[in-house]
Amino acid sequence: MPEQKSPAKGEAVSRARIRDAAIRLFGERGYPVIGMRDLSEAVGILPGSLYAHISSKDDLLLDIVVTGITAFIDVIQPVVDADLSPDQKMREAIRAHLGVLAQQVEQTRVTFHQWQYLGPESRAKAVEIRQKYEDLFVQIIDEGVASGAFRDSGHHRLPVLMIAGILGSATEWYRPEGRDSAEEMADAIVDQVLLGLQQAA
Amino acid sequence: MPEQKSPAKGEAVSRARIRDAAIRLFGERGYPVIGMRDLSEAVGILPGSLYAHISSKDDLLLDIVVTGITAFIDVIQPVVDADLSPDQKMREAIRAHLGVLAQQVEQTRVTFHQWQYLGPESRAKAVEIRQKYEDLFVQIIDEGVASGAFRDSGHHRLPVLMIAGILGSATEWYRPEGRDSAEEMADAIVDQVLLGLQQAA
DNA sequence: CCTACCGATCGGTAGG
DNA sequence: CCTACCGATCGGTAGG
Repeated sequence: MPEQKSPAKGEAVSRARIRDAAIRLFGERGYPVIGMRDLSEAVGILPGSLYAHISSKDDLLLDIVVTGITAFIDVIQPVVDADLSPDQKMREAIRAHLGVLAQQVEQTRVTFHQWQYLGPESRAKAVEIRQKYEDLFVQIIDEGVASGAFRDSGHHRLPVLMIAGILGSATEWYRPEGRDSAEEMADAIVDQVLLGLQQAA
Repeated sequence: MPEQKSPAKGEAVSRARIRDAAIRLFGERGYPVIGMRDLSEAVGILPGSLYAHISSKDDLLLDIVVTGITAFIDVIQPVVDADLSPDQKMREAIRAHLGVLAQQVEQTRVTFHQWQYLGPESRAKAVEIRQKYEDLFVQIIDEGVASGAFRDSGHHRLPVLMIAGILGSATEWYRPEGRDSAEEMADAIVDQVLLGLQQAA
């Protein structure tokens, strides 16, 4: 229940509480426009006191981004390793992605759209782990192209970039409280990715 | 040739020159982290002097966003109005989009990813015109579903969000100097959108 | 387009 | 986790 806005009296201000507040604020208004004072108000301490729990604003963002993307890798890697056909893998990978997204919409927004504000060193780490995430989809597509299950577009990485584009944008329009469940949403995306828009002749 | 970084001596600092510099800086590093001092250095005047040409930072961003998205509407609207089949319209619309993107990658990056930093009033204007852009694709898809050319996903707006997601992400990975021309890129995207990944049986 | 400047806010720290 | 504070930078303005 990290949703509360004001500090819970008597509950210690932990690093985790600061992280949760930061996820919400960064996600809603963007990392650069959130000041340490906004953050300290949200958790109910004074600005300088934040530094008893975190080492810097940049470090806080890196933490959010790394744990955010790791959650996706943790659920998609098993799908890639499973004994499934390429199109089944793609289906399950997208379902797994949407499942994690539903659990952490706000963190995913920060993870996918705010890492550009990391300092050079933190940014390098974020890019590396993000690459691992993308590689999972590259593997699935390569398998599919090799087996003949997927069309060979002639562009090695482009299909992955498009799928990542869809999933990344889903972060902006998916609403956990909306009419469609994560499962329905995932199936609609899978159909678009695998079958395309056109009616089969 | 708005690519130069240092001020061209003797050339007047026009509003257009400031806009071009802003597009580059906002696109590379993000609107909130660019100061008016960065901007004034880029065009070769002192910070306060910028206000002889623009009324505010927010107004400058709004200008960039509105002209940026208008460029897309201007080329896609004729496609929607043309006498073409839905899949041909989709193909031509995506081609037209990529054509504009190729001409103004940096401005498109700002247009699609930084409008969230606009103040409330400017933001409302940006959302409105962005809606017009999305509606063009909604029209094409509705036509296609009505004629039976496209699958009916059961989700009215979702296909558009996915296509917009792909095109929006293209802004991040498309490089005008890259191997693939805008035309090739567009065709690969069209195939993905219309046919999907799966090999026809 | 410059000079000279405004009040506000920034991330972060020393020393408890 | 507070007190008290640092130097730097922010968007913007008055009056030429």
